Amino acid sequence: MGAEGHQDGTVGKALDVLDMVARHGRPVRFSDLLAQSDYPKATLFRLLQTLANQGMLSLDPDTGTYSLGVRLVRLAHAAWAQSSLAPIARPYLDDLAAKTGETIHLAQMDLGQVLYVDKRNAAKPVEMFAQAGKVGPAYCTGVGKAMLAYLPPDVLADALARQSFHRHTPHTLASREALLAELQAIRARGHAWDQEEHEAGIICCAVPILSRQGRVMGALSVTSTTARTTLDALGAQAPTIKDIAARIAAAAESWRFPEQA
Amino acid sequence: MGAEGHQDGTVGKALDVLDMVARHGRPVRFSDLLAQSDYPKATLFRLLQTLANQGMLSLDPDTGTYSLGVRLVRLAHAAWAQSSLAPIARPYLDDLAAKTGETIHLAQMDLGQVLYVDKRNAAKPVEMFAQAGKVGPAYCTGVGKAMLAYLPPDVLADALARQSFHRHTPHTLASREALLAELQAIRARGHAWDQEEHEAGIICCAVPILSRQGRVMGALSVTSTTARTTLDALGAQAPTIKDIAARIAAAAESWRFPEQA
DNA sequence: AGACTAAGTTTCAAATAGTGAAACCAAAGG
DNA sequence: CCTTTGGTTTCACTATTTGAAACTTAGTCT
Repeated sequence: MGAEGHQDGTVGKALDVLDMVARHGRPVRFSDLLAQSDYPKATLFRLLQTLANQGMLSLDPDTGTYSLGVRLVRLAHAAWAQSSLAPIARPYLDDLAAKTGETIHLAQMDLGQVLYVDKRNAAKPVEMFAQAGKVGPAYCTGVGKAMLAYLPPDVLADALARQSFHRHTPHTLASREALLAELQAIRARGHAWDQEEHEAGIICCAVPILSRQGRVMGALSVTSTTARTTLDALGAQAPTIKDIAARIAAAAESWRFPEQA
Repeated sequence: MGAEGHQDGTVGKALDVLDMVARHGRPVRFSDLLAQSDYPKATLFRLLQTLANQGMLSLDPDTGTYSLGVRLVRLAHAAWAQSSLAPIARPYLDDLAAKTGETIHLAQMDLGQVLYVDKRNAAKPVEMFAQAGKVGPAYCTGVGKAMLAYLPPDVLADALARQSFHRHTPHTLASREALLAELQAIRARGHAWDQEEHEAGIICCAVPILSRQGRVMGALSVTSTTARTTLDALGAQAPTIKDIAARIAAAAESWRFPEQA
């Protein structure tokens, strides 16, 4: 099942193949990929060859398997440093982590899904690549809902169309309608909850990071467990979280116009 | 100056453009890119549009600037986790860092350049994305030379052709001949030195990570400063480093054949 | 051995997708 | 109001991509 929506030309196909390899999570054979895609043999072959030539994939000559190439890692370094809020937000996350003592997530929107770009773990030390870069669903996470709530109508529609609405827990908002109502509530309240909607026992309070023009840049959340705290206690932190989010937004915006000479 | 060697079709061009944006390190205008590339206006425009559609670039509607997209971060997460030695090597690096108390680098080869995929800093805590993903020259770094020394002839030739041989310090091996002689010595010795060849005051001892079949998988190094230690003292660590490198290789190989049922 | 089969690679005419000069549009600037 | 600069669209031309089918290996079975 190819399952891709938009598909502009050869480049789109090539990137689709890249994703396919990424999804596998381990070196894949040509035939495995062939079975999953509905590209004809020759086409897929050439696509893989091109990507390998370009260093986006690497072909292990011994086993004949493809894996993601190192060029991606190099690009990602740049991507993370420039496109994401992470490097700007870093000191603020440290600050928030210190203040709350809880797990902090910084996320951005990626094609209707939540992409975690940085994290502070209450217990463990920072594990960047291993943690950041992960994706999760939007409709049932605090950061996801916080961002959805402030998306412009057309983008929201696109994002909603991509949600699976799988019922992870009894509390999951598993329909478009329920979610829309909740988004309304979030806008009224100014922050989003995750009331064990994704994982049992996990709760969080999330706020969007908005540009001056109201564009959604990302979201910030403080996560904890029902064993350790309550929604109300988390809610008490909301003003602090909002404040940090505002500061991150401000820092990001001022950083965007560094030229004046 | 486009400066790209191989260029297979549209995909190659698109990736070239991606690199271009990455190289800039900050959001770029269409016209800036146009000035640097020798693609015609319309072509570049369509390329950018496609990449943006695909989420590989993001176009800030307010400022009209392109930056690397979040999809890259997602891909990179997978790339780092699957294609690089880093996740496998992690515990071994921790071990080596503890034993030596010095800075540790784990690197792989990327188109003739050294790509650092993980690092342990003597002083600071782990800063993954910020440090890993960086690239450096091969001909004047310990890890670079360690890998070059064990490359098969054809790959070596390609890699050598990509070296700039810029004289960073008085000790830099700034010619193909000098480097080839050194590679010979490295093979005889079993490990590579960096005798302040890249940066004054910085020395290191590096060993290659080789597969059972002798394929170069990466390199591992212990770095220090002339102020703190000497080459000889570092050399005393060589057996330890080699041992760790061997263990990483073994771990990587056993991981590659997880199927047996 | 010889005869199958599976996996990967190459060919080649047809068709599609990419190209880029030039025209166009919009917003600044004089 | 006219011009410039920066960005987007057109459209005839062409190069690139396409994919069915033929071809190679390298195993496997008898």
